[in-house]
Amino acid sequence: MVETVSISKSLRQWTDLFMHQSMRGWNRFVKESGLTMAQFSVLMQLHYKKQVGISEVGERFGVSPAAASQLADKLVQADLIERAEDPADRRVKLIQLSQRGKKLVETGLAERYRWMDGITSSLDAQDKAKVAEALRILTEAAHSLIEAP
Amino acid sequence: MVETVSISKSLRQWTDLFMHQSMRGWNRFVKESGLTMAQFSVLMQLHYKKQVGISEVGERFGVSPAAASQLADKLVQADLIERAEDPADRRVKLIQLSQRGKKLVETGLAERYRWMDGITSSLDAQDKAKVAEALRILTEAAHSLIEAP
DNA sequence: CTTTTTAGTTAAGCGCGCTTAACTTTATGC
DNA sequence: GCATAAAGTTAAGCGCGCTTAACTAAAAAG
Repeated sequence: MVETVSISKSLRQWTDLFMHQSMRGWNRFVKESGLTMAQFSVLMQLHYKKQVGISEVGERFGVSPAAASQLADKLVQADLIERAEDPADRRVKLIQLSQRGKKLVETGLAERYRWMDGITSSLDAQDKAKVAEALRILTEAAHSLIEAP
Repeated sequence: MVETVSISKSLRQWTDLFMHQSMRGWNRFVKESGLTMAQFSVLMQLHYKKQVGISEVGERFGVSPAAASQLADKLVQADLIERAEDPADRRVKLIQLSQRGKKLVETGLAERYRWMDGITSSLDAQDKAKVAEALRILTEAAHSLIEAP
């Protein structure tokens, strides 16, 4: 055993620290936006999936379709999302981020990124290369695991 | 420029993927426990800080002392935390995790760790070493940044 | 020693999100 | 085509967490 610190332990330490720090900023940002966690989570879901139906939202958060519809209402009133009919099935109302919604999500992500950039920019070139490769390895491994459970 | 993928980008990709996956499991676990996010967050705060006063809880979540007190009540009734007088200042009621509280937090963390271990265990020895060192570098850099803003 | 400040609790009231139930509209089964 | 199912909306009602206000107990200030 050459490794003085096991990979499991180092990943846990990094994760604990990162989550602790990152969630603090995240909660603050969501609160400032005046939205509920659930509401903001819908915006994040739309950031990744572009368009989702109301039922999908409900299932994801374990609430009734009625609640999901009301949740969407709030976001439409705040001009953060838009409703659109699914041309393939006119019962389905697809929701998607509006311009304001996109901007809000990007601002939130930018805050998280700023903190991370502060860390990486404090490293020297050699460490940067090491870290970049290691993260690429981790990301790839995670992807394989998600796609082939 | 040797790096095909910049460190900023690789850190963002890993973080996006990790947060997406990890928060899904976390929300599920908190919901199953029957607790609010705020309530569970207090347990996490106690996991890291051992003992905190009621006012500290309120400040952290941006709620009134009254709300913090009521929040603590719920957790005491659920036998997840215990109240204790601060011997140095008897006005202060310190709260700390009970046995059940500790167990619940550890179970929650264990779920997150299990997913992470799944990733790391899929790597070969060489990649494990690379990743472990990179995460050590990152954690250290983050610590320096937090301690000396 | 008295006054003021601080930590926390309790009670009343309110806002808000979730649920159930009834309803509309569109799609599917036979 | 007609009946049934599915997606979403609307309304009424309820539970729950937060706030303000009044209060107790202990420490600090003077």
